[in-house]
Amino acid sequence: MESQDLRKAGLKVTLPRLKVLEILEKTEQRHMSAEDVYKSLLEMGEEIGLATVYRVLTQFEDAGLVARLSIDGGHAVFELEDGIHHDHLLCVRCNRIEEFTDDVIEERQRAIAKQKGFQMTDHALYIYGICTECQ
Amino acid sequence: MESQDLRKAGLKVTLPRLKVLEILEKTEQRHMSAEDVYKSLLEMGEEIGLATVYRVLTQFEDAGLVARLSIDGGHAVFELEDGIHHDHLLCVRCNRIEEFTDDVIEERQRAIAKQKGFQMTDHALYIYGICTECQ
DNA sequence: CTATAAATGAGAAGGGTTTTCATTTAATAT
DNA sequence: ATATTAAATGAAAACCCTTCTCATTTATAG
Repeated sequence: MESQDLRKAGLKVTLPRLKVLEILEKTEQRHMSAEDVYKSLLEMGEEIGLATVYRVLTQFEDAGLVARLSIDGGHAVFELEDGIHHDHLLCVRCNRIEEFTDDVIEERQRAIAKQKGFQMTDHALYIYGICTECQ
Repeated sequence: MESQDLRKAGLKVTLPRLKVLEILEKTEQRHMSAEDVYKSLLEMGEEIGLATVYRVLTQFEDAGLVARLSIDGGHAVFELEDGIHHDHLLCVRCNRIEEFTDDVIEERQRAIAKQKGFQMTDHALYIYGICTECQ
């Protein structure tokens, strides 16, 4: 019951928000741009404006329900937040996105931030390459 | 003599290109946006169009003379390519950018790409935080 | 059930970047 | 040196993704 999540975040339970959540949960892409979400909504017959999709996704991000990936200066993609930090591998040919976690890298990052006197707030690691299918 | 570098890259030696190179070499910022470069040109009395600055920076990137950092969905910044791979720490308050290299992380990245069957072409690691000055 | 603050849709506006196209310039051949 | 030609430039328009504006609608608290 995700209405609870919305209320907890101080957000009214509205149809656009429920539908966006539903799409993020049902998609097998896992990583969707605002445009992707918007099109999926249209496909399921929901006439929700693109501006609303952007607003809702940003609110979800603030609420910790989704994570935003800012890929290489291009458009952002969103993924449902599962609480487990992970980084990304991106196929430069087909745009497939794969996830991974690596404790060694996480640890090194903390050490580097500390050494440089930075209070780390976040980090992002993208490995670009050509995936198995595309080679 | 950087005219050689331009010719080697198949680029004509023109005043805009020489001036942009000069600015990137002289700046103590090291990381400059296209707008930064454009403004520096104006300050030194060179009336070079912003579109040209973008074009030149992109050509320099293709030629391997500069590297482009795509920071968090915002604007791009450019740095003179020194051949030594490094990653970046970014202060979320003052936008200061610091560099670091870490062989352990480099090695782990290669291992992960291999394990996932990716032919790695590039990678980007950004650590966001609050720098010493801003804490 | 009413009041009210929040959410929505549509379109305009925004920021950074790229494109278009006419003009200028560097490099090449004469 | 000069003419030729392909490349580079400037200015403005176009672009893409995203955010804002504002009038209208809707969820929630009283």
